[in-house]
Amino acid sequence: MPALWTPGFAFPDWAYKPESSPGSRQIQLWHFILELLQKEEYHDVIAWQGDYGEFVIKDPDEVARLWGIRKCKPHMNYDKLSRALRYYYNKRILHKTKGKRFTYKFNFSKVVLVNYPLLDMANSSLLLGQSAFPGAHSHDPFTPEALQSLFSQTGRAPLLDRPLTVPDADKLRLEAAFPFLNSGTGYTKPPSLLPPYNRNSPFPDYSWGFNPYLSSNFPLAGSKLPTSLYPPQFYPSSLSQLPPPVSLLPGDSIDRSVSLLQGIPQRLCSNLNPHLVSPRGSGELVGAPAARRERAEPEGKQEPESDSDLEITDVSDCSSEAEGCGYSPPCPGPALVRPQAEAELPKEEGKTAEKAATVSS
DNA sequence: CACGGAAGCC
DNA sequence: GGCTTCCGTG
Repeated sequence: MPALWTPGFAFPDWAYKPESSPGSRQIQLWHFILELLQKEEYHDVIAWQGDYGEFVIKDPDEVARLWGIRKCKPHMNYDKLSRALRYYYNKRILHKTKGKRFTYKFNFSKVVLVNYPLLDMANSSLLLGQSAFPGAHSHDPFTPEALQSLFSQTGRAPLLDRPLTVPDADKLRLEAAFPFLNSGTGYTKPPSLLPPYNRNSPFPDYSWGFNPYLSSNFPLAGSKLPTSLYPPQFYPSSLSQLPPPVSLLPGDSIDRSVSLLQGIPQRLCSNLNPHLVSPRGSGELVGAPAARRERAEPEGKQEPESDSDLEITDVSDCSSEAEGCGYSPPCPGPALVRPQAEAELPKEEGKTAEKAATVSS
């Protein structure tokens, strides 16, 4: 929903479910899946394939690894991840494509309605065009262009100034929405959002410092949030040039947006892309070198029998209340606010710091 | 591999 | 509530 009234977000933040679990800012698995699906960089790992809304996990171990990194769960594996996916069956967010290995299918109408009720309202102006999504039907109303206009930086949310009544048929058409934004033959992805992915650096550079993972809590231009919470690098550069957010919505919608703004997380561990975290005290928020470094193993610190999880081997404090999950760099917590994170590391973080030091030297 | 119960965590 | 962990079953 914020995407509709924050023109600064080129990246549609449909990986969020703003109105649910107000206290829980943790990214959910299906958000994450959707996110991977959106990135061409991960096409060898997970991709849309086959039927409408269907996707295949091409590399279950890798998906599990990425998920584990995101959740600071170093022992995540496909068995556990798939259990979580199975819980989505009853929630009707996902279902299994029987007979096809590692293949699941989104129930997009559920996903859309849960996340973007306003899309329902908006969609009446998006009734032309052809699907670019493989497997979609040709009468699908959502062109990549139309959808992009929904989330575009230049679009002035033209969709919201109209009265809103939504025929069910239109709602159903929304099922087409997400795939367009993700992939598909005709879709040209938004510029400069997603740098190349490689497995040695699972968290790509967000050159402008914007972390899409955080977008639901992303402060708006002109908002009254303390700037100390979000250093300038945190904002898309274009944002500063944009007009302040408009009050597009009547009544409760505004209330909702306000409440969203009040939900700025204190601990960002699970929400924050670790890549954004300053490599311990450097003061810079985003470090491409740090990211590259993450899996570039120096000498001697490799876990004896572990071949693939340098950064997630020694995370004894992963579940502790101390900020950080043991990754290198560790998850930030309050450290994000204060650049001198290194000085803030608790003693218990010794191991982590040690490792990080090793890795970074 | 896929499923789902059960318990536990946060 | 949303997983994570573990596990027995098919």
